[in-house]
Amino acid sequence: MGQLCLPVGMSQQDLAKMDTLVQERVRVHKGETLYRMGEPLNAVYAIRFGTLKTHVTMEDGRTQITGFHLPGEVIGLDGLSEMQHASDATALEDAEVCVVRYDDLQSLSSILPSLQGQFLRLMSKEISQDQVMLITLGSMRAEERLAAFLVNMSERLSARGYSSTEFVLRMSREEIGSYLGLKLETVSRLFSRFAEAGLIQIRQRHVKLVDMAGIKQVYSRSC
Amino acid sequence: MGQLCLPVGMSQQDLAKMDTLVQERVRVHKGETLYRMGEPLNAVYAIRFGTLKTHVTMEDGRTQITGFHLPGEVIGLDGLSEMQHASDATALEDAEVCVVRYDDLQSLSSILPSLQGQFLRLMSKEISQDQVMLITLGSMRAEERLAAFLVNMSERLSARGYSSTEFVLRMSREEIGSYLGLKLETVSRLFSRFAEAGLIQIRQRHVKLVDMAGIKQVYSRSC
DNA sequence: CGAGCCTTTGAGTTTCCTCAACCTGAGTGG
DNA sequence: CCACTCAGGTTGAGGAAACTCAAAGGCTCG
Repeated sequence: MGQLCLPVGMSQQDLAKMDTLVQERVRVHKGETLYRMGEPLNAVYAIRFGTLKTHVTMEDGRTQITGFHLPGEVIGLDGLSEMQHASDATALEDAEVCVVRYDDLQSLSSILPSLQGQFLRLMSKEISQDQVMLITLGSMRAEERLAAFLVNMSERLSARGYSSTEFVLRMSREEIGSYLGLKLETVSRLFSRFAEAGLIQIRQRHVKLVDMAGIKQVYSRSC
Repeated sequence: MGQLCLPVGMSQQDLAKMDTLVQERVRVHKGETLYRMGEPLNAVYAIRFGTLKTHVTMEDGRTQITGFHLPGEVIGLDGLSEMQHASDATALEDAEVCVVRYDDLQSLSSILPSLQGQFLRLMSKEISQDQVMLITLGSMRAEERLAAFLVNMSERLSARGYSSTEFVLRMSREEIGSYLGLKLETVSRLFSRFAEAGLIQIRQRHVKLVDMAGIKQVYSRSC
């Protein structure tokens, strides 16, 4: 379970101690929220199974999806600085998470130095990933963004033991669009165009990456 | 100096111990880089004075600025997960940074628990800020992005004791554009338009925010 | 089996980009 | 001291990319 709930790189004993951290689990049904922006942060969450999205809503109602999160990933870290959640987390399908209480985290990390390091690394990784998204949103064109998205999903899924070439998107076109800074129609059109070009096969949310090299070319070639 | 180099919230003794961390300082002249992407990470850096930019260059040569960094901010945190820098850091003007060696950080944080917390909070804050940029790039229009940028700069500068309404931009139009996902001409046009609308005065890189409420309206009104 | 949501596709519009010319100010050498 | 140079900035015209609006088709779930 340690494997599922926090990344590897810890000793067996450490893992045992870790398990005291994550006794509590919570199920989140599709469409339900795990936490909401502004709520006091009591814990962070490691996903056991299922897919979640994190998103922020602006005053005027526009919303932006800040991430899609797969099993093994930890969410809620963005709220640690203010001790309140900085985004909403909603399940895209039925999911289960391990609850890592902040108090336990505090007390345990003094007797378990590697834990703090683990968290530093986790957070640093999230910063890097966010910065990759900044590049994507800031300097890529629509088709490059979508290609990058597909490759990213592929890599993350394969790292978790799923097929890297064939998978089910758990999110709608609109959610993909929000994540990529595009409108849902644009996403739909691009999927169609990719399929027409023989790069992918797509039927509803089921995707098959046919020509991975071709997909990567979409965003690695300069214009 | 503790004030300048790491955020407050620590006891006097802690600050004293802290100072052992930051004995070393480095000057970076305008245009020079403090670190480059891919270099092994030996330290993170707290800015004492000057402005730096962090940026990433893609294989095809396109570059994206991921942040502008003012005195008091800590940079290099994005490299902690892989222990190598995830971006370049370049001085926009002559600057000086405190060097916080990773080894010292490790050894000191075991005897100084509040330090780890400090860093967790720093990193969490960076995640939140990156996510604000994701919203900006993903769901705002050009003029909204620029207005948000001006307000952000204003707030950060005033938090550091500078004027909130009148300041000098240390970066070029092109750099602002890269940061905001716009072309330099678009940035220039928008500055002109803002000035024409009486929201700001701008002369080269010297900006004066005349109608702060009006500027905020630019990005808070739904269309 | 029907309702509602998601998706696809088309047509027209808007926004921002590209290309190009010109301007400005700071630094340089005659 | 002044003309020159060059990087950075402004402004205009035209075009491309993505958005908006609209309509129709397909899934899913009760």
